[in-house]
Amino acid sequence: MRHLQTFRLIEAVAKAGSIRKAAEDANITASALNRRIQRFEEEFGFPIFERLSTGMRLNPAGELVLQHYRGQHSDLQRVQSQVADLAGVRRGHVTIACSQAVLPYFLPWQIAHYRQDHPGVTFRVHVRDREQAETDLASFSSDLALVFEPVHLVDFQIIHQVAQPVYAIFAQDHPLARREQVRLSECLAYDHVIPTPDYGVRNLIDMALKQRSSRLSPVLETDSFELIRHYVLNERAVGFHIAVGLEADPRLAFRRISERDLPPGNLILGQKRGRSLPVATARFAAQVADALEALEQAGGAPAAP
Amino acid sequence: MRHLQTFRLIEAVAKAGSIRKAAEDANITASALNRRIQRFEEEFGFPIFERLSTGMRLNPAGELVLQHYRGQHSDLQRVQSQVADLAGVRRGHVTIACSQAVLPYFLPWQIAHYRQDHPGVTFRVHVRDREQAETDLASFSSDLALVFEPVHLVDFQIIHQVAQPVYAIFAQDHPLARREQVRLSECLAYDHVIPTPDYGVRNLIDMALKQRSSRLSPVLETDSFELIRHYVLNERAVGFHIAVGLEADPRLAFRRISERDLPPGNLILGQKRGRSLPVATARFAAQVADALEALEQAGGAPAAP
DNA sequence: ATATGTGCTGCATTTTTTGCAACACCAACT
DNA sequence: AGTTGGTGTTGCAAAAAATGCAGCACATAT
Repeated sequence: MRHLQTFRLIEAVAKAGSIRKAAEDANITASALNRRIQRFEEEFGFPIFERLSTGMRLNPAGELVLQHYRGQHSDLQRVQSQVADLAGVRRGHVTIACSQAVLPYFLPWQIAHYRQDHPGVTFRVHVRDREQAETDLASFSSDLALVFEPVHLVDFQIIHQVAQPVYAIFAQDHPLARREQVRLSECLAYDHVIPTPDYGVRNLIDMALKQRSSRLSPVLETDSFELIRHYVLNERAVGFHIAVGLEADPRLAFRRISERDLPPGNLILGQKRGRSLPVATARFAAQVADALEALEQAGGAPAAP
Repeated sequence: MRHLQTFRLIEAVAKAGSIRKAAEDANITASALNRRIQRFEEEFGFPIFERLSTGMRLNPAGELVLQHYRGQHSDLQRVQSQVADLAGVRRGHVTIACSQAVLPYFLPWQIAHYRQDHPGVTFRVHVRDREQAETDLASFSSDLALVFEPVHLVDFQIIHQVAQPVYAIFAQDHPLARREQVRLSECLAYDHVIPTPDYGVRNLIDMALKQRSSRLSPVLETDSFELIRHYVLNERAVGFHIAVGLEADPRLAFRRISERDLPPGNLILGQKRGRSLPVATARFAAQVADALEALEQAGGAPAAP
């Protein structure tokens, strides 16, 4: 859509920090870009950049302008997809920011399933921690977020949420594997592997331990749940994971941690507050919400779909 | 803002019904306008007009596009006013769709009072019945609506509402003027003057009479409350009016109609749902809301501000 | 049939945008 | 102090885009 070109360029300048760099990226000359910005500022009535000797930086007015542009851009795409929909074309593009936990089984299955009915719809998935996911929504970088225990919740509108108990995971031959449910303190008595503090699971553990005597003494602290899952197969250690990312595996065992010790966290599907999503995105969100609902009915137990 | 020019032209064509007429209004040639539309449709990916042999008409896609444009336009103005605000300029423009009832005293006083503090802010007032007011909001023709008993309320977000009892009005020497409160049936026993069915007051009366034996037999039915107010001074007749538009007048008397007969209606200040208003508009709305609040405290009695 | 309206298009013209080169300025090195 | 490499900005000519004019093809109304 060409009438938003100027905004795109403004955004490029803001990101590049200088007209010349942005001009190079955009394959135009600095002078042309310069004049576009000047003309815009004149029309708009206020300067939107601070001129520093080292380059350009957006001033508060510019931030507002850019935010406006992002909203309009996304709204136009929504309109376009809506029109495509009523023209019977049924195409679109869905962008999701999500936690690692849903990567192995849940999300790929959801996407594949959706694409069975709507092969014209394409996807992009960004792995983000819960805080980044929210900024992604706010800046229109992602349309949907699927995260465990998000933080701020301003500008974050919950579409659906489901309680997710935390599981202890270990190799099948681990002593704890003979039990049906385990206590948190029992887990910590063994060598344990935990996520870094950015993550919801870790957060729940930290909260729980505040009122207890046990202390964390992890042998491994990581921001990769994949690493955690694989690590416990290699050493007699205990890891922590939420239900949704777990699946029957002959080598891996997982047991629910007693709710007395660790309350379930929430896996939340959300969008930017007040935004009306493109058709394809909204439908996909509805499907995921249904799937989460079904997960809840199943008692939050890990299972293949 | 020049990058919306094409949308403005599209809107003009939609309204005029033909390219040539719209072109004339816009002071360009039909060919230029024609090509702009073709180019837009190509970029957008779908035609937005139906070509009839008698001219052009928007198709559903076009309706969506136009609605997008209106939102975009108003949002840009909001941004502009917001920037002006943080630049300390404090200017803006407020558009209101309102019932006739608030025209004589309430609204002019509110506007004047607001402009005392913010002389840079200008206003436009559209007199609309309650249904038109809502379409005005939906099409961004008005920022605020101040109406008695609105109808649909979808896409209409209530900012503030206040109960408004209905009053019977007549000349000071009318027999009913000796009473403190009057019954609806008593009023109808005299010659009476009523608003047309589009209006909330009439609606309330109709509802009330559904379960009663009395019937309406108006000597005058009109869509002008001003006419009603003046008519009862000329003939011994009874009119109906809500509190907010009444003020002490040596010739005019008004008495509250018993609540048993006629429940109070609501005078509602509202905006388009989900829209974030420009600064000036939001502040003015807040002031009006306060005034309505004060009105409510005063017991809904008619009074000068 | 005629007359009048419609949208559309080829071509010349005008307007707008762009690229190039040079300038003025600033900060950090040499 | 001089040099170097970075910035934004501007005059002028070239390129690109939008516009106006005149005419076409078609449908409706008279």
